[in-house]
Amino acid sequence: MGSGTPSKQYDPGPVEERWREYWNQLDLFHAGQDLSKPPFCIVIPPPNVTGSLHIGHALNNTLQDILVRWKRMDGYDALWMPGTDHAGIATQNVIERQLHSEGLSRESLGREQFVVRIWKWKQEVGGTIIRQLKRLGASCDWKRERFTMDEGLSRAVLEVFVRLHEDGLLYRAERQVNWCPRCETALSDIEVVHEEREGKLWHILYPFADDSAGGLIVATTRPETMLADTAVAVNPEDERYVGAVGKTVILPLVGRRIPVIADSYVSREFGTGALKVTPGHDPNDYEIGRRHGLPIINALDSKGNLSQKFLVDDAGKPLDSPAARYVGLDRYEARRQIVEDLREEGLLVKEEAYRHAVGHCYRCQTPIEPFLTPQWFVRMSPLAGPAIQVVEEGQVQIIPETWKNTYFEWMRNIRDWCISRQIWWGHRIPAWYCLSCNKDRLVRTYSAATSEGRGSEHITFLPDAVPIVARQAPQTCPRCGSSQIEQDPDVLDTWFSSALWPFSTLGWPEPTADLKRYYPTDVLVTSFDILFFWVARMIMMGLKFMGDIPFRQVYIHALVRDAEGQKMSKSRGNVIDPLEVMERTGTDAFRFTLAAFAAQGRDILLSEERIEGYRHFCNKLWNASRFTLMNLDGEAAAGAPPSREEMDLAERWILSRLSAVVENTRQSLDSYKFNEAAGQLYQFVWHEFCDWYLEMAKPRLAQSSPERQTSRQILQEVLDAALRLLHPFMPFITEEIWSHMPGSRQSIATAPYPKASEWVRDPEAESKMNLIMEAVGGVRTIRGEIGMPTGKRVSALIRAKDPEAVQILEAHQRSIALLAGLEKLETGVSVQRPRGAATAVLPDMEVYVPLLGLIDFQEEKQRLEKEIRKVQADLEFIARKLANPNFPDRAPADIVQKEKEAQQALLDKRGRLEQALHRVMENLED
RNA sequence: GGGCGGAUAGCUCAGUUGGGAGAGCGCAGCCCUUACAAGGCUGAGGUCACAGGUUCGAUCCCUGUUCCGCCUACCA
Repeated sequence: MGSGTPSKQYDPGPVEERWREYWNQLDLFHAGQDLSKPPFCIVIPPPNVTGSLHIGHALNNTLQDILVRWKRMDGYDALWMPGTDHAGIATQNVIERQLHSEGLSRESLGREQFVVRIWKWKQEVGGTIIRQLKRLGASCDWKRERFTMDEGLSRAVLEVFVRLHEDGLLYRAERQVNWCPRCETALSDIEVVHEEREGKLWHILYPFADDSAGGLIVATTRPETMLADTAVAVNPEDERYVGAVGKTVILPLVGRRIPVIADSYVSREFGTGALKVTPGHDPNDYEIGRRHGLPIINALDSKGNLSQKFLVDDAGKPLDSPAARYVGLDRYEARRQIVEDLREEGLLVKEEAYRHAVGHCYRCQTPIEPFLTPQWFVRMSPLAGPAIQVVEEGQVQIIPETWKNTYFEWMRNIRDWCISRQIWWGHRIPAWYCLSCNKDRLVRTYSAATSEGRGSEHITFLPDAVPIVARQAPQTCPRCGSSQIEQDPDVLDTWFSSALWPFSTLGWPEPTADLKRYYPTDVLVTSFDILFFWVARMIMMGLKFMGDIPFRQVYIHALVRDAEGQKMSKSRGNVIDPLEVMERTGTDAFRFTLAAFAAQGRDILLSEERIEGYRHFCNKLWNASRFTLMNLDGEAAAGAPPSREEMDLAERWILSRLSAVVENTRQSLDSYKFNEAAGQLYQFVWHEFCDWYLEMAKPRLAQSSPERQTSRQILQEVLDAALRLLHPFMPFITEEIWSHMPGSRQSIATAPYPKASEWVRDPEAESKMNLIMEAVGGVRTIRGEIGMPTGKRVSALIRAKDPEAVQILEAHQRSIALLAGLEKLETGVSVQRPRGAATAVLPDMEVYVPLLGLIDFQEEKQRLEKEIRKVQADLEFIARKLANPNFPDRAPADIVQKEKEAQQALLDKRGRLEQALHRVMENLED
């Protein structure tokens, strides 16, 4: 910029490229280089290694970057710990899709090769999101980048698992868990997304087994599960069914005899009041089954297809049934077939539309199946207690506070966490089984050799198998000495490792210097949708294993939606691709937009047009800087800082405003009000610095001006401060401009963040300046309203309220004339309005612009009348208020005083407007 | 079913010790003014969702209603 002709338009592309490179080379964001500084630490919410940057990441990381850059400039040893997580199910799905397209499967590859393949893929593609974060300008400490499957983090996972087990907080048990038949794994409760769906409620007749006529009619939304029914239940208080309890019914299609039982769980109001009981496929039915000792039939296999296990009689003996034809069908195909068959047999009594919530896999949207399998669980309530307490007591502060309720609600009703996953990508559970000790507690299955791979043996350990949990694989069984030992095939929930992130990334379980220095971290920035998944679990694990909270504050930001308020999703096709936006409008404009919209407690509705406005802001800043640099002409404005006496009004004013905006910005950032901070800076740069200060500085900057040097100093000082204030929001453009500022050093990223005390608040300058702005505004309004060409010079007269105002106006005649486009200005307390002039009535003055022959006085008359009406309305309102005897009695004195003054001012204004109107009438009469 | 949030200019949104509401975009008018037309100046545009209550005074606090989001939940 310093050499050649700088472009009038800011071109972000090459600039961003260059600075990214530069920051990287300088290691500017590497923490721990100066231990004398106080530490400040944020850990990134690790994005999925499979992921690519979406708008939510962009917001989340922009806000973190603002905080980190701010703190770094403000003298902290700022560590922003980056990394990714291995996203077990999601990543496995990606690779499986790849294999599928190659005509392969993970089974044909085998576990070991499959995992090798994922690692290879991770090395090649897994860096995408990290590159994109760098593109966004994220000032992470990239040298410290971690991955949840790293050796170190894996050690942390192992250690935590073993210790939890030692402390009795882990157990393995057979429970009905949420099962995704597509991913073929268990999920935790919060990984199930409930969605309302249009379904059907089918009423089915189960005939009595004895010869008596009729039977019971049950209602169900899932007729295919009837194959696994082991009872029909009614409410014990239900008079309709008193005779039925104890009887037996014949399960249609299957032919199994099942009992009618009484259980108070059954609602008399719902459906027919009779409930088919399927302990194998419904959590409530499972409980009923336990209460009544009912057999449990698992009619589905892990893929959601019908197995043959339902072909049993009431004694559990194989049953020869026509229902055998359903074996092998997919659960929905089976449903369709069964409904059809029931209808044919005349057992389908009714079919009605019914809307109900269905659980879906959050990874693949497949409807969840309640599925009875042995799984590992973490006992949560002992961990939840302390985690609730630290939030209650404010050791961990949740911002905005409203999310505390959500947190408490979940934590107080927390259920045990199913952490085992039946997939291959992830941390293998450190539990082993002795094949000899458990020989009666395992099931061996064999898959046949196929064209695509060898056959293999699969061993499933039954719920009562005895595990050996250890940090290292045992060579022999500690009980029987056998070396026939097999590791648990399951891996851990990805969130299990994420829960350790704030300390595992810092080196735990080793007592590292980083851990000592940066833990607890200062703030976690995230969105509410992972409050349970991640935030709550980090607090629990931090307290358990570090004995301390993982972070002092949690800032929960909004969710980004599209302009219609819809959640952005690929299927809706309404995603805004942040990379595309950055490409087109520049990263800084995009970041500034996100910050400006990040008001607390509300979602962000983003559309691309809104980013445009902030692109313009970048350009404005660019051009103001161009102007400044042109005037500095490559040399630092030398000399001692100008004294107050050397400065003119505009200079004192802009420094006073700067001091105010610094203070406000800091306050806003301190309380995570990013939108306020962005708004204040925008207002300051555009509407104070550019609109007023720069315009008033122009004459003083002229080559011939004796004040030129002072002006240059102030100009440089203010722009420099503004750039530093803006840097956390707009790192690239500020770095670019700053680098061209005379005397700038290494990088603006390490320049000090401005402090309000560096400049003085100058109320006198501010109030005098307001007078100037009032005068200029008055002339401009008249010009604007009568549509006078901007270039046309006119003269103006100002009658000021008091001599002091006259003095100020006269002292700044030159500025006023320049800004208002005047060739002549006359000021005084008793200036008379010339004939044929338009009038602006202002609080401290009246402005007259003689326009004889230029103005339609009829219009001027209407304008004045309109304003009188406005003033009149205000006066009536205020008069009513003052007329209320209670008002002066009960309202605070200063408020009453203020109202009285306002009334006086309005009366005064009305009088002056009426006079102006009166004179216009005279013109009309001429 | 339970809980949380929202309703303010044409659009998107700000607005805390309660004292007659602001911004950006859009719109209209005038201007290529030597940093910037991605610009400058000016203007129009509001029953602060509705109904009550508290108060001298309510966009703001309380209650209810309507509409819209979201979270959560084992009546099939």
